[in-house]
Amino acid sequence: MTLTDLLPATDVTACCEPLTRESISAENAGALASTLKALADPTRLRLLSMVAAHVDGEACVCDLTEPVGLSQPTVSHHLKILVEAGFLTRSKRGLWAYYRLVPGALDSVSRLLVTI
Amino acid sequence: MTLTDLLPATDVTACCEPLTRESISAENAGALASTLKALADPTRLRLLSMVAAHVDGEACVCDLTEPVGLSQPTVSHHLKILVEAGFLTRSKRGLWAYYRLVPGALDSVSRLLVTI
DNA sequence: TAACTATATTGACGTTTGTCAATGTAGTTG
DNA sequence: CAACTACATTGACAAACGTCAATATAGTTA
Repeated sequence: MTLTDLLPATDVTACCEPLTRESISAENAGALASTLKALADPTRLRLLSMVAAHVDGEACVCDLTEPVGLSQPTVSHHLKILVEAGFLTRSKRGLWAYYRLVPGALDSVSRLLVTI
Repeated sequence: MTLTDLLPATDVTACCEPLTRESISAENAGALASTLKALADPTRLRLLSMVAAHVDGEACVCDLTEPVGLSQPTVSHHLKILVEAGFLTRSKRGLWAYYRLVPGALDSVSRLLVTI
């Protein structure tokens, strides 16, 4: 009689243990991953921070291009990604395009993260 | 005398307004982006969730491969990324490698996010 | 209308990423 | 020791990404 025969229960549960709750669905994981992907870039995090730090919580592309140290098309590209992900709004006034944080957007991602 | 001459102040502040506070540093943005990059993948979010949902908050690779629907090397690859990012710990016991959530890791990322 | 300005779009290019098949490694079992 | 098991590593490949130069667009000014 081997040790395995003596301890069948513990051996069975040594791998493939049951769940204590439901884990995140594949669809929700995909959606959250897309949202996080928009944030997972140093330039985009800086852009978000710079927009938030501006007076009136608003900034145009010309405010951001120089401090971020990248070309204007690249900055516009990143801003577009942030708008599409729901973190920024864009409103054009005259020649300028003003970007503004979407209130609560970062908070809701933040809250989602801890429920994983 | 043009309108621009009459309203120099408002014209100047139409673009390139000053900051109300410091924005995130390039180094901190890079570090946070690296951390978020580890999370910004649907498979890795599911793996984190599955590990957390297991009894004792612990799971081995064999627990995760089948439900996630990817090859074993791919799952090991994702788990390694999560360990290196500080979200999981790995402890080998016998033939199995057990992964466990790092307490507070998701919370601190979550908190960092709202201070951007 | 013509010149100018701020921003967006396109196309290209090198880099990074996610995945798998094949193979390597450490530990177990007979 | 030899066969087996769970997991990790390597190498390859297609897809996605970040960046820029060039160009297009929309709005302003003279």
